[in-house]
Formats: sequence, structure tokens, C-alpha cells
Amino acid sequence: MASIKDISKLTGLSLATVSRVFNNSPLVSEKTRQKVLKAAEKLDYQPNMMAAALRSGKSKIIGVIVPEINNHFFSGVINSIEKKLSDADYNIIISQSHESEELEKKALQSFMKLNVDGVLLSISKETTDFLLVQKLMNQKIPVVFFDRTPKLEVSSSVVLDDYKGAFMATSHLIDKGCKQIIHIAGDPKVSIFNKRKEGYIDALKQKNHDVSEDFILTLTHDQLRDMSVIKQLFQNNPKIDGIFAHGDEISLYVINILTTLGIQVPKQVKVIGFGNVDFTEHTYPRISTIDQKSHEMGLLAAEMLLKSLNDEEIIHSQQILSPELIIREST
Amino acid sequence: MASIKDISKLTGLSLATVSRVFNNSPLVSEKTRQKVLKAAEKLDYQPNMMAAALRSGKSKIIGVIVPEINNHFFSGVINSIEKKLSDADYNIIISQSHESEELEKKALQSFMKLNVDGVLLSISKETTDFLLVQKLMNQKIPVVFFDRTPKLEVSSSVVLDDYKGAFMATSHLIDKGCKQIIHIAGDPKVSIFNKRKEGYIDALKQKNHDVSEDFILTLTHDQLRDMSVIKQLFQNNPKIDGIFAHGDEISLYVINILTTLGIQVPKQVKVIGFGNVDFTEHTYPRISTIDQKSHEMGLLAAEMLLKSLNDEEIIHSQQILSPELIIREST
DNA sequence: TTGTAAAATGTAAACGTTATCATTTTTGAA
DNA sequence: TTCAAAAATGATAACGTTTACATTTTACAA
Repeated sequence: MASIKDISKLTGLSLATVSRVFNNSPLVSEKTRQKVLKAAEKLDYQPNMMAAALRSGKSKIIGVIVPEINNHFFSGVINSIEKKLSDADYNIIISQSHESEELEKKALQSFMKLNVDGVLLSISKETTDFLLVQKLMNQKIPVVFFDRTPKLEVSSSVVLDDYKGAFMATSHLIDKGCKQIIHIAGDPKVSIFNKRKEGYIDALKQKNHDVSEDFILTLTHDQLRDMSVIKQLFQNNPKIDGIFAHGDEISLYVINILTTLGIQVPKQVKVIGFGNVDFTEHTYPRISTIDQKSHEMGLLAAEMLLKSLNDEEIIHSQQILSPELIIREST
Repeated sequence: MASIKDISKLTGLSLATVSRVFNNSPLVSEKTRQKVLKAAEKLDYQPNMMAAALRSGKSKIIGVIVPEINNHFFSGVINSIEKKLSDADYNIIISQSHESEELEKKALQSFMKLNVDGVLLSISKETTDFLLVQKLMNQKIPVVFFDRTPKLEVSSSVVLDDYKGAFMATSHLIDKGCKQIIHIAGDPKVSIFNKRKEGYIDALKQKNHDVSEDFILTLTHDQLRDMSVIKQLFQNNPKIDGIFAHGDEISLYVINILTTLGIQVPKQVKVIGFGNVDFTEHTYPRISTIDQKSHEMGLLAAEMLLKSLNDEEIIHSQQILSPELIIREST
């Protein structure tokens, strides 16, 4: 591989001037710039980012951690992040925590060793301590949290207003005439799922509906797969006419179970999900849902990071995106 | 940030021995190893991979390019790749080509500048020239293609036997009694979609069914959204009783359209998709499909790359994964 | 003890850049 | 013409490792 040295030899210019050309320095004449560029072309020169990173302290690498990459929402966010950051000539390293604090730490440690310029992080369910993140921030490496954020005073983050989304979804069911609405809740370890639960409860309260713990189901994936739980619930409470599920996959699954049980959606029971995953508009019936703004979230998180990267001072700001109610056939 | 130098000073040992400790060299006594480790702990030392990469020529970074990251299949493959490679202490840089040859080239160029140790690549629809990939391989940087591969003599690749999958899907429909089977084909620019078409055709031929070009639909996304095309097709050919779609999203969509038109699935028309995307088992009816082995593909591709990375010589091998027929309610 | 091989440690030069400071060349007003 | 300022270039020391080679220390057979 040709280096800056080879160009220097070929052109008779010093290392410094050659380097300046590739860094678009204004203090190099047009004539020599062309000479260098021509030589670079001839030698098929590729700058060595490792050397540049070592010397300058800037790696042009951004670390991204998500719980699972093959999750509709996260892959959507990453899609936007990658687009935005690669446009700004950054490379992105992606790691998965698989909901394990240990793996998350390992990834952060790797990021430090790799000298990343910034970090985008959606924390795992298990994460309770933020020492490593703090350490990064102390080293002036900007960190932007998205979707799943810790309770830290000083940090930047982009989240969805999950409470509001759940409130919207539940209110929508009520507006559509539902009297007995159940909620299929998510893992209570994940704070955004709790917020969805609160939104559901408050929407019911506001419209003077009864709130019953029996109507809030927190099921494991296996329990959910077993139709009998849902079946029994409907047998015991034939008046149930609305379901707010904390995720789209769950809502699709529930609709499937109801259809199997001969219960019609939306005629007898109206169902709304959360996420606005692609498939929701291709199902039968098409599923009403809350758009989670994955694209906007990725874009905004990337933009916030870029701003911190370009500005001298790291700015801390908390952005809250508003969810959007998508009304389709299932309600 | 503490460096090896600081440890050297603190312990009174030379840079070389300290370095040896972190590289698990056998030629360092247990006593000094402990001394170094203790000092590292005290100084909160983090190795600088950039420096190591520059000196050793090994970056411990693998570049991965896919057309779109927020695509069920690719995010599944990436999931396995990330798992496998991070276990082996590699970092992965992910780029998207967005089906553009130019962006793909840009990503590859970035990879070269970053001195990646290896590349995993699923080529874009538009890609026709492989100069950059060749250049990488000439520099002894192993490249493993997956899913979408070029027609290169010397290369490593992991693909699904798409022809076989389509053959299985179509044969399954025939076995279930379908007489008039249509195929909703994918973009002809993507070779694997053509192979699926061929598999469909050959399965029909083998069982002495007529093959008609009218029964092979190659629709744009917009055309597909417009139900009238499908509607007309069924009005003109009321005998159609089987549909093989080149993707699961499409099959879900078609089932949706059919249901809207009052056509029952699977009673009147049987539908099978391709991909085995998560949602296919939560729909109503549950969708029969062909498993695309995303997990196996990612794992195998990563393993092949690791092998080339560890062995002196780069081995070239073409792996073909066998698809699996998943029979559900839609057939 | 001595001698010698093996084990452990040390020296110092690289890897390809960037950036500070110094030097040379160019420009153009006086 | 001269001279100072501006523009362009150069010399060189880092950045934090690794590694080939040299040296010292240790172990142990003779």
C-alpha cells in the first residue's frame, strides 16, 4: 500500500504538504494540490485511518449498541443512524447487548479501546450501573441515548413519549365505543413498557372507566403462545371489547387467537398495537397502531451526536418525540 | 489515558515486556505478569487498538455491507454475524448500499482506509463491477459473500439454494392439489429472485403442469399496492387456486387482498411465501413459507471468514444452504 | 563450581499519519 | 528596487503500540 511518504518522494514535496492536501488545508497552492492528487491517483493511494486516528485522536468511528439488531424498531433506527452518519463520513460499529449488562459493558469497553468519537446507546433491560458511560463522558466522548434511557441527570437522549402513545391508543379505543379494555403489558423491567401501562391506566381514568389489575396482563412469551390464557380470560369476561397491546407482534398474535376462537375483529373486539411495524398494514384486518417514529429517532439521535462532535462544548438535551395514532381496520 | 509507557514507568519493566503481557505472550514470567496486571488496574489502562492496528497491520475490525439493514432477512443474518464475530473479539462496521453500486463502493473504500481485517458482503442489485473487491482480495483481505453473490471464479460465498426452495414451495402447492398456480416474482435484477422463478417453472414442468407467462407477475411495489391487478387476474382466471410469492411480506399482502375480495385462504386459494419471517406464524391464517436460514447463513459466513483470518492461506469455498419447507395454515 | 541452553527481559526501530514550529518563497505597497 | 507581510512549504517530533534482535537472568547437567 502506498503511503504519504511515497507521494512525497514522487512529487518531491514534504510529508507535511502532502498531508495538508488530503486534509483540505487552505494553505497549499492549487498547483501543488493538483500535483499531489495526480501522484495519489498514480500510486493508488488510500489514506490510513488508523495512523490518522492514532495521531489526531479522532477515529471517525461511532459506536452503536442496541439490545437486538433484528428487531423491527431497532433496525429501523439503525437504518437512519447509518444513513446520517455515513453521509457525515463516520463509520459505525454495531454491537448487541442481547439484554445483558455484561455484554453491554464489553461493547462499551471495546469502544473505548477503539477510540470511538461518540456513542449511541439504547440500554439493556438489565443495565443498572452507568460507570462506563460516565467514564466515556468524562473523556469528552459524547454519548446520546435513544429509546431506552437511564435516569441520569446529565445526558443527551431521544425518546418517544410512550405514555402519550398509550394514552392515545386507549383513548382511541374508548372513542370507538369500547367499554372493557384490557392491556397486554410488556416486561416491567423496561421502563418504556411501564410508561405505556401508565398511559393506558390514565386514559381509562380520565374517561371514568374502571381500572382493574385483572385486565392488565403481563405474560411471558411462552404464556402468550399458549392460547388458553387469553381464551379463559374471554370466557370469564365475555364483555371485553377492546385490547391495547404493548407491541404490534403481540397484537397480530392476539388477533390470530381471537379469530381462531371465532371472535370477530373489530366487530366484537377492537385491537390496537404499538410500533407501526411494516406488516401491520398488510394483515387482515389491517392493524391500528401507534407509530414509534424509528426513523425520526435515529435521525435526531445522529444529529445530536454530530452536533456534539462538531461543537467545542458537549450540549445535553432531552428530546421527546410525539407518537402518532395510525387508525386502521382493527379498530 | 494511561498507556503502556505509564505501566512501564510504574513497574520499572520495559515496554516490550508490558506489551507481551497484554498479548498473552508465553515468554513472560507469572510474577511480572501479575505486577503488570496490577499496575494496569491501578492506572485504569485501556489498550489503544489504533496504535496496535497501525503497528501490527491487524485492526480487529470486520466490514459488513448489506443492501438494507432494516430488512427482516438481513437483520437476522447480521444478528448471527455480530454474535459470532464479537465472540471472537472482532468489531463489526456495518454499511448499507441501499441497492446503489456507488454507495457500496464508498463503503468498500472506507473499509480499505480503515484497514479492516475482512469483509462480509451481500451485493446490491446494481453492482456489476468488482474491481474494489478484487483489490481487497489481492491485498490478502478475505471477503465472504452471502446471499447475493457475484459471478466470480475465485471467491467464498454462502447462499441459499433459492431454486430448490422455490421448487419445494411449488411442489408443495401441487401436492396439496393446486392446479393453477401463479407466481409473484421479484425484481429480475436480483439473481436469487430469478432462481426462485426458475424453481417454480421447473416444479410445474416436472409435474406436467402448464407454464404460462401470464401466471408470472413481476410487479413493482406500487402496482402491488393497487389491488386491481390481482383482482383482475382472478376475475379473468377464476380457476387460480395457488399462489407462490417470492417473499413473505408479499404473501401476507396477497392474502389480505384475497380476503378483502371474499376469496378464502386456504380453502379456495392456497398461498405460500418465502423467507419465514417472524410474523408468518402469527397471522391468520398462519402462512406457509420457505425458511431462508438467515441464522445459519450469518453463522457460516462468519465462520468461513474467521477460518480465512486464522489460516495462513485464504481458502475459497462455496457453501449452499438447503431451505426448509414450513407448512402452516395458508396451504 | 562452571558452562550452556532455556527463559525472561530489554533496546530501539518501525507503522503512517498530524501538527508545531521554522523556514523559504511570493506578493505588492512604498 | 526594497522590505515587510502573507502565503506556501519543510523538518521533525510525536501518537501508542509491536517486534526483530540483543542482552541478561535462571536452571540445571556435568
